[in-house]
Amino acid sequence: MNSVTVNTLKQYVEQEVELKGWLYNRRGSGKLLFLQFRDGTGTVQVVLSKKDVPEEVFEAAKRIGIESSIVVRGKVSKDERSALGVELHGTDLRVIQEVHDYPIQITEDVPNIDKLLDLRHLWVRSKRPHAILRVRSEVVQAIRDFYYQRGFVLYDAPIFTPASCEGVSTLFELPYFEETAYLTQSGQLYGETGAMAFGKVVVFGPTFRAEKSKTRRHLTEFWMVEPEVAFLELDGIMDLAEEQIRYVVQRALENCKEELKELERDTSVLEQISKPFPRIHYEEAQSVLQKLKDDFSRSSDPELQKLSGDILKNGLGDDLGAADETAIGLHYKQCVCIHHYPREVKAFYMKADPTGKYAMGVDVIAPEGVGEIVGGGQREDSLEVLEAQIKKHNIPPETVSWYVDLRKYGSVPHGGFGMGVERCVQWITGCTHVREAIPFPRTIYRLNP
RNA sequence: UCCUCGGUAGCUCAAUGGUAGAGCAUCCGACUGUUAAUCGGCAGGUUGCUGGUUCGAGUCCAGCCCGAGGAGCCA
Repeated sequence: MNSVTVNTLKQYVEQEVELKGWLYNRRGSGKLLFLQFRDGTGTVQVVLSKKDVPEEVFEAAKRIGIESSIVVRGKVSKDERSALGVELHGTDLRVIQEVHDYPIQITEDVPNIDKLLDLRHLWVRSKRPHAILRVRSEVVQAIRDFYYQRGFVLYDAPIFTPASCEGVSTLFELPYFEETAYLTQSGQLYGETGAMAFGKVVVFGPTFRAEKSKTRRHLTEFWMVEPEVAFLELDGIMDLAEEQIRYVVQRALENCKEELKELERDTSVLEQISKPFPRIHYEEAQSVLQKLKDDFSRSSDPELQKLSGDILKNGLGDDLGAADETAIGLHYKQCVCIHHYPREVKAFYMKADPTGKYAMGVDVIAPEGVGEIVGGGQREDSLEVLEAQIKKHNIPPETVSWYVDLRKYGSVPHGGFGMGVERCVQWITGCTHVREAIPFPRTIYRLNP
């Protein structure tokens, strides 16, 4: 008897097989039972006829509740009525554990996300989280393949870090023997050391932000991929980000068809990814946004009118707001690179453009309300300018002396970016909450399970 | 930190200031082709907490607790 998995069942038509897994749902009648069986690789319908199995097996199958663990045997047969194309005509069923009070209903879904997140350790068995987390797995593998194929060296940055470079307010602090440590909020500065050592490196790991954000787009713990490359300037950084996003989305479209179908994801926007990303200078973005603000204010759609009111709220010389990103996404229906943000609003390590007014940074805005999925740019490579910036941002010089060393010993133009894995998965799957894009989300009010 | 909304059965939600109710799930039963099966039945409640107004509060008022969405900040 072959012990097989649901995803390979089609290879065993007309053969006797054994499946090990759990009861997902059951419909039935007095003499015929339809068991929806899942084993992690998929679900299949097991048809159990009273005349084909011993009396006690049929009675057990009638009695057991959702998520009872079972081993079933039977003959695989083609059936057009099944979504899988095959079903199993059961000849035997063995109950490993009988369950009667599984706390999640098959009909339960996203509206009561807080309840379901309390049960996340069980909810991951359900179809929707299952599909989203499989897409995440594919996205992560695609990211690793992309950089490996291009000769990047995987370069892990530490999670415990000493005093912050970008202000302590958004860092998690913890005792570290006789001193204080912080959980990393970016591996970038360490990535730069790797770029000078290996040329092309990629940092990939969890990052932590103690921001008190309560939105669909924020987690306190999330995974970030951060490539960093020596001799790469702003245009090249945008090329890299664009290629990487395109590769990841195409891998998901190719290898996660079933999952995206299960999620009822309209993939038409994702398919636009093959076109070049518009690249817009901050000043141009301002005029585009002004035009969108005017257009939306004349719209008959109340949503757009409301959005119009929030566009360009921050004013010239300031960062773009959430409404601005939403409007850009609506307008282009594609990922958009916005570069040359005002230097004042960006971090100390960003390289200034020749005017001194703008930073040679770039954000990639994903459409459909997900917002910024990538932030990065060219780093300041001049020792004098960097030291001036450190002073200007009131950063204690001793905390960044190792970083400044990189500008003393063979400084070159270089740069990179960071992409949030969960936001990328959120966009690809179309899930409303970024919390659904990671097995166990951490937010300001959630540490369990 | 600020703004808005919410908290009633396991879940989703009703209930002019006047006997707390329905659907789904659980449990019991019927059904030989069901696709979130269907049908019948039983059971299920400290209405988030504390206080107040009232003959009477799930409902009105005050404070608190918890949650959601958003702003800011960010990926």
